[in-house]
Amino acid sequence: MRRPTLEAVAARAGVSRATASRVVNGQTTVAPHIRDAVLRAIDELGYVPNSAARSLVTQRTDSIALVISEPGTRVFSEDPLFSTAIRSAMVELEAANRQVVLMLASNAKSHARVERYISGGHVDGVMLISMHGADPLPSALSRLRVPVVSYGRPAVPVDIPFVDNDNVGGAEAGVRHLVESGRRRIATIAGPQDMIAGQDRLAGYRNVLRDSDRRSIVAVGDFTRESGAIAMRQLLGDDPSLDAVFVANDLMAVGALQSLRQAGRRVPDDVAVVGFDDIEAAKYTEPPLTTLRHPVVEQAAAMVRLLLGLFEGGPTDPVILPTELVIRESA
Amino acid sequence: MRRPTLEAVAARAGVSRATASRVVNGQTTVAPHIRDAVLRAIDELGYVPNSAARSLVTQRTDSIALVISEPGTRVFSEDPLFSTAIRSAMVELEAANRQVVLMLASNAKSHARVERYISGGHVDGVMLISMHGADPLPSALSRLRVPVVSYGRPAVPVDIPFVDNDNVGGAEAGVRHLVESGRRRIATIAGPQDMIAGQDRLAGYRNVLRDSDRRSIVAVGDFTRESGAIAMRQLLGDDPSLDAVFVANDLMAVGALQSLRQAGRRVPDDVAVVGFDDIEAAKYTEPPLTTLRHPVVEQAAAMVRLLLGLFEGGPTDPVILPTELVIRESA
DNA sequence: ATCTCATGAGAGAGCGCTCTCTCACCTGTC
DNA sequence: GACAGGTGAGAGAGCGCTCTCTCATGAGAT
Repeated sequence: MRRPTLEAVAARAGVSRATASRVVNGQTTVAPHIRDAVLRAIDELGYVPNSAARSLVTQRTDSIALVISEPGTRVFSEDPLFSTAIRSAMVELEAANRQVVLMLASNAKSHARVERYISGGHVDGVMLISMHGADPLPSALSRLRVPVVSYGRPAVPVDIPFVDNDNVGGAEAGVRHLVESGRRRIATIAGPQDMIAGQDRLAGYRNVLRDSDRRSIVAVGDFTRESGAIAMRQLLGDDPSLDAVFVANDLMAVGALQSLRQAGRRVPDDVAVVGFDDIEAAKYTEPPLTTLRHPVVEQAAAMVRLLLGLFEGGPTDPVILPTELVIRESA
Repeated sequence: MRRPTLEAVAARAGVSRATASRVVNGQTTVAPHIRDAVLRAIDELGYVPNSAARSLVTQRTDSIALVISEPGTRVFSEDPLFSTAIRSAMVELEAANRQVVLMLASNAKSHARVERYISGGHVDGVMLISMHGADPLPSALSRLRVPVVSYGRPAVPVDIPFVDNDNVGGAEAGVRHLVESGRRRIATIAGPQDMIAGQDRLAGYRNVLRDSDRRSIVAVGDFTRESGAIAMRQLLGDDPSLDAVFVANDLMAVGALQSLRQAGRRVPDDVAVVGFDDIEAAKYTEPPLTTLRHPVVEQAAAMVRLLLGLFEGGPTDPVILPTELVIRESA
């Protein structure tokens, strides 16, 4: 009833366990006819190596943890960037024959769980998606003796290699586009200020406004559609004469567009809108959204390569990827 | 340099390895002062049990595979139902102290990979999200000696317990709403006909039209926004006098709304639109979408409970969850 | 014909843990 | 005071595999 072991394969092929092991692991020091006999036995018995036994002796698991540290339930489910990044990372890891253990770290309890799991030697390395500054997990994990890389620059200074996109440069390009198209009163809906993407995109906005002698008008959201809608209403109340808004992500821009519609403002005639991320939905808003595209798939793949490189003592330099302005109809 | 073993803990506490093991596994047959000594040693050494060694002897891994069998790259990344279901399943599994190994099965090669992995005894059970009829994975996995449950009724008749929502009933309720509000020419944008959700929602549409003596007008999409936009244009060409459309999911409804806008049709005045799924974005379309809500979170949680129940020889009856019509402005 | 050396295969230890079996010791009973 | 019964702790096997060490064999050199 139990699954066949290497012992059984060896017995059937008439060789020792060691030789069977050599064949399974593709060593070349086995004579062809013996190799064939072993392969036949494997096939006949339906033998599959026991991973627990193997990693007990090899001290490696061929598994990678993908830890998503995000207190809000909303963002993970709703922001397609997460799933896109996860998918891309998985494809890349599968090509390297690694398994992916997905872990959510939403509160102190699950943080402890994750730490225990990671230090339990279940995985060879960790990919961390943690965006919030107050998150204790990055530093906690960096103390463990496990290779860790981060998707996005960690919000706290901690010695973890990371891959990020050029948030500041992207925001600058977006706001500059608004300036160059003649907009005078350019507001922004910023992301959460405990997140690097939130901070950096706001910094980019401020940089350009400062250089073009405009006053900054800021509302802060939390990267959800709903917060974008609320922030837009607030901005319209603060400064009814605004004629453009740079929104720190597309999800909030979707909410902002709805608020503008409800307030009777035409986009882009009355108010120009620029988003950030270029999610698929940006093509389907009314009007379609001008936004900044960044290479999520590439970023996730680069993160995987960074981690796999670490195993072989590769470089730990951060990787920064460029963004690109995609002009549609909203600005 | 190596992680401390149970042996080290036992030595430090001055007990045998067996006693240390008893403490670690919470057995009560250990005298309090000895138990304390062991716990202190564990703490001082930072001991964490080696999972490979443990599962080698216990023959269980406390891990569950979540297999997503989806050939298209798009749907996984874009449809928020996937991430919502995944998240919900994970929360439920973490509560049961199980790990989640995420696997993508997109082509024959990765199918083989998944099969090998599952039969390698890496996991105690499998949760399968496979929606396409031609998918060989459900029957392949059901042959392995591993408990398997499915998210959604498998498209091929195969003996796997599953949890699904009432697709037929939901579609009927949506179309009935259109009939009752006086619409005469009600079209549908159906989902892929090799998927159960696609088939059942179309069946629901047909049921109601038949009962109300209306002619059915059908275009078929693939559950993406883009296919919804294309299908809507096609429907308008086929029958310019249509005054309502039931769209088999919200993503396609988003695309359909864009095509209606481009064709100069007002929603709901000229054409009423009903979607399916009630994704978050449905609140932010122009106009907000009337749609059918089904309990994705609950469905995923039920799937987990079904699987965990299987381990204890629980029931294998399918679970069907109800849907609910959410009326907004599009119909 | 003897010796050297490369080559292929087996023996066996050991990875870290669980769990059964065994045994020592203590309490209570007649 | 002898014995039964119960309780707590240790000894040791074994889970399935890898990998080093050892050894047998045969080809080539002298």
